[in-house]
Order: sequence, then structure tokens, then C-alpha cells
Amino acid sequence: MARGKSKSHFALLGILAEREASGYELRQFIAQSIGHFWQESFGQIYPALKNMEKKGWINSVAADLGMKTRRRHRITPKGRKVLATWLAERPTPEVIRNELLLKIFFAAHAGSGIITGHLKAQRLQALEMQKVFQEIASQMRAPEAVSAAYWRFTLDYGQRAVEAELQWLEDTLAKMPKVQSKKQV
Amino acid sequence: MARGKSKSHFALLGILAEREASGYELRQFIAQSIGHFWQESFGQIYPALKNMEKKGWINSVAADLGMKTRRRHRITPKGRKVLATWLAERPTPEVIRNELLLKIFFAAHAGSGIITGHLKAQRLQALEMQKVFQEIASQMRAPEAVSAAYWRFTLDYGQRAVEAELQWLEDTLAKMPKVQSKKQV
DNA sequence: TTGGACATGTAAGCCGTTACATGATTAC
DNA sequence: GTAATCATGTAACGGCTTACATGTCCAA
Repeated sequence: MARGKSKSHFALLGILAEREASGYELRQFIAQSIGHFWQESFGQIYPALKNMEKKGWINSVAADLGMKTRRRHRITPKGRKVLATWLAERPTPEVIRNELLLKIFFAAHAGSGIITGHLKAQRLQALEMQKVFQEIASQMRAPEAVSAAYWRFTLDYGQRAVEAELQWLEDTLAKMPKVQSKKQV
Repeated sequence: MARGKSKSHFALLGILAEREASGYELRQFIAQSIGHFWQESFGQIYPALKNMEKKGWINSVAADLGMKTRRRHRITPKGRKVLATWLAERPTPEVIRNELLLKIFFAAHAGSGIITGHLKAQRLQALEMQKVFQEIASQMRAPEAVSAAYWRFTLDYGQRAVEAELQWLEDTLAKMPKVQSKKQV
């Protein structure tokens, strides 16, 4: 499981390049900071950490805080080299699967009003996302670390993507009734 | 493999709801019409077709055209019911993984200029996509079948997504040099 | 005392890609 | 005759999610 081609390794390595962390903290950090374009589950994180230690990309030590065992993971110089090499490679094209679009494509075979319902639900979710982005953006004001500029780029991407999606949703919702009335003629 | 939860089944079923087709044709159609938001490989299509026949969602007959064997697949009434049921279900949230954004997020650990290169490569690809979309759009002029309206919605989504991405790419490329000079101070 | 957050891990199993195997037909 | 396209499948393997198992600490 996760033996070399998995990008999970590099996601973890990238975070460890700025701070040492436990598996649990890595999970949290990912969910909070890059969750809108990258996800990792425990089922991958823990095996990946073991694997990377074996390869010498990280050092892992069990630090006993109080009575809790908590493994702290630290990147090694070798790990930094591996990370830099990966960062230099061209991103491989993503496989995109958009279930909502698929359902719209087949909408002629769905009951009337169904797809409109999906679009409305998606609009609510998108508005929710927009709010979350705005909150993050407002907290990210002051001139921080070097990385902050890059973080802002990824946030900006998210904001624009949601913005574009919302506009498409509104426009498509406005066009839907016409299509359906046409169908009924 | 692909025993029930896979959405491949429904993608195939949706196409078969409008025309009978062979596995090979299904692959072609998917690549040409919904390829920008949905992909299927032969490794899934053929087993899925067998599976759906066993379930009674489709009928498959080996039609000998000349000397070639070619299995033609036709949707059954039961298949239509299954399709309609699936269409009525809310789309499950997609898992998004954007490698380019991940690399940008970690850009502080990459060699200078590397990420800018990725952005430029991505811009070229996006421009290519934009051209493809424009071509499809121009061929989709006349008032066609009922489904055509829905197909246009999915195309519209693609066009807006690329448009937004391109604007983000341009703006981000414009901001990159400043970030890097800051870093060198 | 009970529930929730903290914390680490394993196992099962699905989903999907890729590579392989095979063969007919068509165009150059 | 040979390469490309048409055409159908199988096998291996990898990646990832989900569910399970286990246990501590803290607050209401």
C-alpha cells in the first residue's frame, strides 16, 4: 500500500518541511488548510509515514507527553531533496469525474424537476464554501511567512472556482424551466 | 470488480438510454462528448457490461457484421428504471485532488522559477482546452434533440471553468515575480 | 460517567488504470 | 505486407476509503 507513486507521501513531506508533526496533526492541518483541493485519510497517513521512515525521508520518534504516546515526525535532508525533486516534476493531468454534470447530461431520462433540485442543492453547498473561503481570507491579512503568499494563491483559486460555479448554477437554473416546457410540448 | 457502487454502470446506462452501442463505441462516445468531466477505460467498460447484463439492465447480442463480432448492447425497461432512480439521487461530493495547487502550496521549498514553469505549462493546456470547447460549441448550433439543451449546459460549465482558470493563471503568473524577489531579500 | 476529542494503527475490499493477449479489417 | 484502427476481453496491481480495534484525557 502506497509504495512510491502515491502523492500522499509528498503532501505529508511538504507539510513536514515547515513543521514537525504527528500523524493526527497532519490530518488536521490538511483538512483545514488544503482540504478544498487535497484530502488524506488516516488509512493512508500512518502507513505512508512508516514507509517514509524506512526510506529515510523522515525521522520519527515517540514523544511521551504526559502518558500519551505521540509520534513526532521530522523531515530529513534526504526528504527535502525528494520533495524538491517532486516539486520540479510537471503535475500529471488530473482525472476529473463530476457526477452532477453527468446527471445533467442524462437529464432527459430523469423525472421532471429532479435535476433542478440537484442544482439548487449544489448552489447551497457552493454558497457555504464561499463563506468558508471568505472567512479564511479575512483571517489571512497581515504579512506573514514567505509561504503565505503561495497559500493565498491556492485560496484565490478556490474562490474563483466557486464564484464561476455559482454563476453557472444561477444561469443554468434560469434556463432549466424553458428546457422542461419545451420537453412537454 | 465494479460490483454495484461504481458510477461507471450509470454512465454507460445513460448513453445506452439513447442509442444501442458496443463497448468500443461507448468508449469513443464518452471520450468525445463527456471526456472533459468523465472518463472510462476498457478495463471497466467490458466487465461492467457483462455485469449489467447479468442484472437484466441491458440485453447484449453478438451481431456479426461481415465477419467481425461486435456485441450490441441495448437498455431494458428495468435498466431505465435503475437509471432514473440513480439520476434522482443527490450527487455524492467529489474527491478533488489538484496536484498543481499542492505544488504551489509548497512552492517555498522548490527551486526558483519551477512553479512559474508549471503555471505556464498549465496555461498552454488550458488554452488548448478552450479551443476544443469553442469548436464543439460552434458545431452545436442548430436546434437538435431534447438532450442537446442539457449537453450545452455541461459544455457551458467546461467553458466557464477554463475561463476562470485562465484568468487565475494570468493573475498568478503576474504576481509570482514579486513573491520571489521578496523571498530573496 | 459518559461522551467527545485526542491518538495510532490494521484489514477488507472496492474502484480503477495499465499492460497484456488476441484477432479481423482497412488503407497505404 | 505492414501499420493503424476496430474490437473484445483478462490479469495484476495499486491507491484509497471505510470500518474496525484500542486506548487516553478532559469536561459537563
